[in-house]
Amino acid sequence: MSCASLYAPELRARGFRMTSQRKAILHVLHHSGDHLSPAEIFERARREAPGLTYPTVYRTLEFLAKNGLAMPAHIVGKKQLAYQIAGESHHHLICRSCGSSLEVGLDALEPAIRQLEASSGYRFINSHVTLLGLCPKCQKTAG
Amino acid sequence: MSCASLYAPELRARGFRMTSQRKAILHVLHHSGDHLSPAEIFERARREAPGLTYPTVYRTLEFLAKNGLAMPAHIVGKKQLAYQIAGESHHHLICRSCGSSLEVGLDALEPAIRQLEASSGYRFINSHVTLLGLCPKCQKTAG
DNA sequence: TTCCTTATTGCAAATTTTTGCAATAAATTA
DNA sequence: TAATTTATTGCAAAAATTTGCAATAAGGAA
Ligand SMILES: [Mn+2]
Ligand SMILES: [Mn+2]
Ligand SMILES: [Zn+2]
Ligand SMILES: [Zn+2]
Repeated sequence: MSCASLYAPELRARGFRMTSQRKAILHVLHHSGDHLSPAEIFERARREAPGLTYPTVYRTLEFLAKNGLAMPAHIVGKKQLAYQIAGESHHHLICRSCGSSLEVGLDALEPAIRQLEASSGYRFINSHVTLLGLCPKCQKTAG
Repeated sequence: MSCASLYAPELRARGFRMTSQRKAILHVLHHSGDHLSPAEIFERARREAPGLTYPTVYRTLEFLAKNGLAMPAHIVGKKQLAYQIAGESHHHLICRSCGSSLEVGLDALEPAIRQLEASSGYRFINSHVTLLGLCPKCQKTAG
């Protein structure tokens, strides 16, 4: 619950408001740390924010992503777009054949991303890249 | 139309079938080259495959992605997941604030990706990375 | 060509996600 | 604290996406 006060100043500084619904959702994301689907987030967050509705969950997640507080990710296997609290950034390797996935640290892509920042002018903080490929097993099985 | 015969052997070799629906959808993706939404693909492909339905479009796009013939991508602004024919691979830079986007060549991330292949055992062909960040304009406006 | 096998499709219904708009409540000001 | 502004929410309905299952048709065998 108090973890929401961590994010409130940042939101207010940008002219946004810290509502009970946003507190609840941030609380869920913050303490889970994992990737959660909108449905999972709805179920957990409604405990703290009883009147919570689905439209609010979807709008809030999009809002948090747009403001860099949450990261959207496609997790193969789960059909739904999942969200995760921003913070310890990392990337995902997913096998497009069997769905097996691997999480890798920033280091792997960091140098290339820094270089992209320099050449493009864009800045990527907390980037959350998903690479689709073939795992070792599936490389042998087929192609 | 004849472009589908380009993909047929690959599918048959894996035990799949080349249907009129798949031909039509591959045709659309192949000749557009651009990212298309399921709705756009449905509208265009139904011209060649009259009885085409939405469930088939969705299932086919997922099928093509899984088999490396099409690449899914989240295009900011458009809410829907878009698909593009596999081939000339590239990456996307998207501003999470204003939605402006930039397409960059493989070179940018290529070295890092090759290194990831070596360390993880995964192989990434036709990778299609979307980096979410802040464009130069939006960096000044806020943060 | 005709006959099989079964991968793939269409249909109908369920589920998920988005949208418009009036009601609500967070933050600022007096 | 009370009043004011407007960002945000809930509700109801629309739109997009997924699913189960029986009917269809692609590809191989005879
Ligand atoms: Mn992640
Ligand atoms: Mn692309
Ligand atoms: Zn695999
Ligand atoms: Zn921007």
